[in-house]
Amino acid sequence: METRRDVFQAIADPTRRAILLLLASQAMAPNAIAEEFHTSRQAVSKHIQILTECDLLKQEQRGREIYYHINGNKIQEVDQWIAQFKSILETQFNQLDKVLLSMKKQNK
Amino acid sequence: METRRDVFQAIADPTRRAILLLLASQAMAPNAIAEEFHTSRQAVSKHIQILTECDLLKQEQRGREIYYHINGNKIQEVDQWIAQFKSILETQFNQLDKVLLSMKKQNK
DNA sequence: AGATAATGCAACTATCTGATTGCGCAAATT
DNA sequence: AATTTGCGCAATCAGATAGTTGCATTATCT
Repeated sequence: METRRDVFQAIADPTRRAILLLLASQAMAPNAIAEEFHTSRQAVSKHIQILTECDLLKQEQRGREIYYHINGNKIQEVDQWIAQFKSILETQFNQLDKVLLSMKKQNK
Repeated sequence: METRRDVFQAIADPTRRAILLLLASQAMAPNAIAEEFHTSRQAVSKHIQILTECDLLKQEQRGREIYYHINGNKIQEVDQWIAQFKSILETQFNQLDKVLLSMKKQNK
């Protein structure tokens, strides 16, 4: 379990994505989170641990409860990858436009 | 290997993300793709298979070569999840704004 | 037609992953 | 002070995953 954690690997699991969406609207403690799912508390706890390890979640201790909330900045890593990807694709489309345009000209 | 494939799981692997970025700028055949990485042809071929299984890649046979290119639509699945996520977060911030605003009013 | 090149596919293996079980510790409740 | 509650941590296990090796298939080249 001491594997290097990565945001992309973290969101690969559907339960973890659900946890992230759940915590997006409010900070929650592990027990409360676990009640939202059909898995055990320990299973959810492990997911939380993984999400925390890669900085997607932050802890906040309140008495004996630990509230977890989203670290929005970290999600940007995924967002940026997608953006980079889309940027390259769009460049492609633009070049395609140029090709189509030059073909039109040739036909004249 | 007959597990259900999922876009999020597909992009969890760094090599697969690299393949996607590589193919974003141009369609390529497996051998050419493999030359860009330090892994074997078969390993890359497996990644391509996984990416194809979940519709991130499309095949195009040209003679004995098979060119793979990106299916842009599928990337949107990830993009949409991120968008949904950000939307919820922004709603939170807006609500926070409201709270701060009402606190200001109370102080008057 | 025979050799070579480009791939896919199947078997096998080491490692990783998600889930369960059991334990221990600190905070809150009685 | 004793009990309960909320939680993390370690061990364990079945299933998944990435990579290697070897072989079969089809297209191109000589």
